[in-house]
Amino acid sequence: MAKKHQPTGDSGKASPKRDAILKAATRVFLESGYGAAGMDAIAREAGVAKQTIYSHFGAKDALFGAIIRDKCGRLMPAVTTTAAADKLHGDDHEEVLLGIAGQFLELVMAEESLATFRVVIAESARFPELAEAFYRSGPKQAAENLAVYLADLDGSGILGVADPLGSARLFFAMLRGDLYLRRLLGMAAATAPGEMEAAARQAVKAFLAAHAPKK
Amino acid sequence: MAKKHQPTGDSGKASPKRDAILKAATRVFLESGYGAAGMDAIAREAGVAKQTIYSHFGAKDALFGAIIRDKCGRLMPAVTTTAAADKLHGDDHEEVLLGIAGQFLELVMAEESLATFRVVIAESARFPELAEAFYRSGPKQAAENLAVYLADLDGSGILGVADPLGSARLFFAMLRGDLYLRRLLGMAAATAPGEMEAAARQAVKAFLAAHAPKK
DNA sequence: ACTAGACTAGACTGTCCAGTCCAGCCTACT
DNA sequence: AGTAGGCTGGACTGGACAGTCTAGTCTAGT
Repeated sequence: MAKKHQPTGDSGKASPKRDAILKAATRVFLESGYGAAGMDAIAREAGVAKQTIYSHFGAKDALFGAIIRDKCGRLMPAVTTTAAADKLHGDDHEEVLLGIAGQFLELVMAEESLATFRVVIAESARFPELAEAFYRSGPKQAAENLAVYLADLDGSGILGVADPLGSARLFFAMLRGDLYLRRLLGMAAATAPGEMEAAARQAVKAFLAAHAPKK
Repeated sequence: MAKKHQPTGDSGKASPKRDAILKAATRVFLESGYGAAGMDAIAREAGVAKQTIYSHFGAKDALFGAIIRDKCGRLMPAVTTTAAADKLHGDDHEEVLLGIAGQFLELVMAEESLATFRVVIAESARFPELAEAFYRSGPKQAAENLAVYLADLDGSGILGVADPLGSARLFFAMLRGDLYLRRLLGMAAATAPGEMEAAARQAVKAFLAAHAPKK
């Protein structure tokens, strides 16, 4: 028997209802947190019967896991790929680093990313696998990618980077500064456009000064 | 009528029962988060009747607020004051900065601080005042204190610090690196003793290189 | 026409929990 | 001795919520 419909019961990928549920669940979970989110609210928001959710995902925690994993896979490549792209046409290393910094800040300062991070942190005790998945697909990936570029700069004598991975991590840490903290805490709801650029500039400048090529 | 007992109803400060409740509530709230924490569990843990909690604090959110405010006032001065103390006997600025970095990491890497930060972030939407109180008594205070010292170093030509507050924020951002992220996400439960020291050393080294006195 | 399966609307169960109430105890001040 | 008030312990209320169940609709393949 040919199956035109998705076999709803299994962990199939695409289906309009399934997508609507995922979208609604994302909204509700990220807005209210895991505990405070209600399955009825998600069903209502998705325009779907509650039973349909349970047919697709089985249980609340499974749905939550699906949401978070989805976000991890969808959000993080942004930095990764643009970093790679920048590297290719990278003539001026300062310009490239500024570009990476800008992309990174644009990403992590977005309300969606912040909300994801908040809920992953909040539920890291209940869902350690999700926290780890987040770390691997996000910060770890980004640092490893940048490390390759930094090693390259070190090799060509443009910068002095003894520990590329360590320096890559430091670079991103410098970007997660005071502004990021305030955003994470829900203060500074709207970030003034210049503020992010200034943060990027400060970090890149300091980073370059700290990694001048050895004489 | 002379009152020997605390007037339990009002927001009085000290009382053995009140302290037991605060201590128990801290444990439960930080361990489970606001939503998952139960008043019965707190009462049991404190060895106190539930009614007693309500006599002292009135409601769950008020108790939560008291807990968090208490933690803010109790935890953060650590960096602030030791920074000030270090400044006084500060002969070698690198040594002083290393000391501050060490104290800071010791503080923010402690499971207690991490748990507080997690729950404040998680509830920042529901309790914006608490998030703000946390920021003011924590990161803001620490940065402002360090800024004074940095301005001093700039004045005496030891370092070149054009924007003391900005550089102070950058300094702490550098310390909240990959290790901190992993701890915040509940990975790296036990931090290897050398790791923190290495993080401090890396950050201070980079910071100094980036703030060499202008020729 | 028949059927299988996705979907719906809503009722329903069981559980958990904030907050209240009450009846009584224990302590200290008068 | 009397009494006021902090405290206890446990019952109770009301509401929220995860997950189940039922009865029925709609769609598409045969």
